[in-house]
Amino acid sequence: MNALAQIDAPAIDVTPDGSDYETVRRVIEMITLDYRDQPSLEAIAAELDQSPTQLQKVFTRWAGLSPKAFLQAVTLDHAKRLLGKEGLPLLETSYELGLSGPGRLHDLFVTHEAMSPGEWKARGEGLTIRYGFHPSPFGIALVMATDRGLAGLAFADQGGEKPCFEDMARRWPNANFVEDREDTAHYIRRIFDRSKWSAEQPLNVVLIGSDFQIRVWQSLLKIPFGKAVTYSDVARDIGQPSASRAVGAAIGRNPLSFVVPCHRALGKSGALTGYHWGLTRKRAILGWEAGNA
DNA sequence: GGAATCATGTGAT
DNA sequence: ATCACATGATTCC
Repeated sequence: MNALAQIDAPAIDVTPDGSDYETVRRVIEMITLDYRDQPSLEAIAAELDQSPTQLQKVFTRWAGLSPKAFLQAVTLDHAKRLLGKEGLPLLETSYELGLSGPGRLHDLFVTHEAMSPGEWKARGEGLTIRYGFHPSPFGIALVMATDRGLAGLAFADQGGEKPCFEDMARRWPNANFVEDREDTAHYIRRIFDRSKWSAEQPLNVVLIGSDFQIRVWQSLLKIPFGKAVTYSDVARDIGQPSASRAVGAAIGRNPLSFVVPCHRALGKSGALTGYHWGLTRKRAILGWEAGNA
């Protein structure tokens, strides 16, 4: 492999400015918004000022699934299937199954270290966090990293960079933030390219959060690609079966969207109950995983 | 079926 | 202390 191929080998074929996701986002939004009178592909295309065939092509290239198949992939029915089959025993078994080394995870090769309680209480004091915005398959991504590894990954829609940054920065109010797109670009290339999730070069991640939050996030990391669990599954997995609601709150504060797969947590009914970066994005990620499993 | 209600653990104020 | 939650089970219409 030559150096050039290494630089631009995106896992997902996206337009450089991320406008593909913007198109996809609006399609998903339109379909799910008024699913009662399921708009036809023609109607959606007309709304977006595109030809149906063009739209179909863009969408399929992005998701690996036709719009129709995609929609089926994010229905209740399908979600239940994700939960059902190996859903329940999954969390218990994957410990022995996938955890060959300390902190090495099943499907995503991530080494994670948690901050000590003292460091957590300092709210980022003395920590330098480098950040940068980059186009991603799911909109504009905000990457935050310390020299110990990736600390945050957030999504924003076009124009929403500022509130997005503030939302993230609030989590570690005492940290020192420096913009460094060059450094963070290195992360973004690997995060969305599955071929770079390997045992040889695991992604280094720092979990900054309370003890309870970290236990919840670690549990999330055990969910394989394209599978899903319920909030109560996670509660059981961390040994506090009645804390499903607290688990929901902790998942909601996950600073590492996508890397820590909080999108794979669903309500018991299979319904997508919430997502910090918008339900549409949760659908998009879930559907994309369905098309790339 | 769905609205209302309750038990519940955690973290922020 | 009190409050808001990305829950889930139960109990009413």
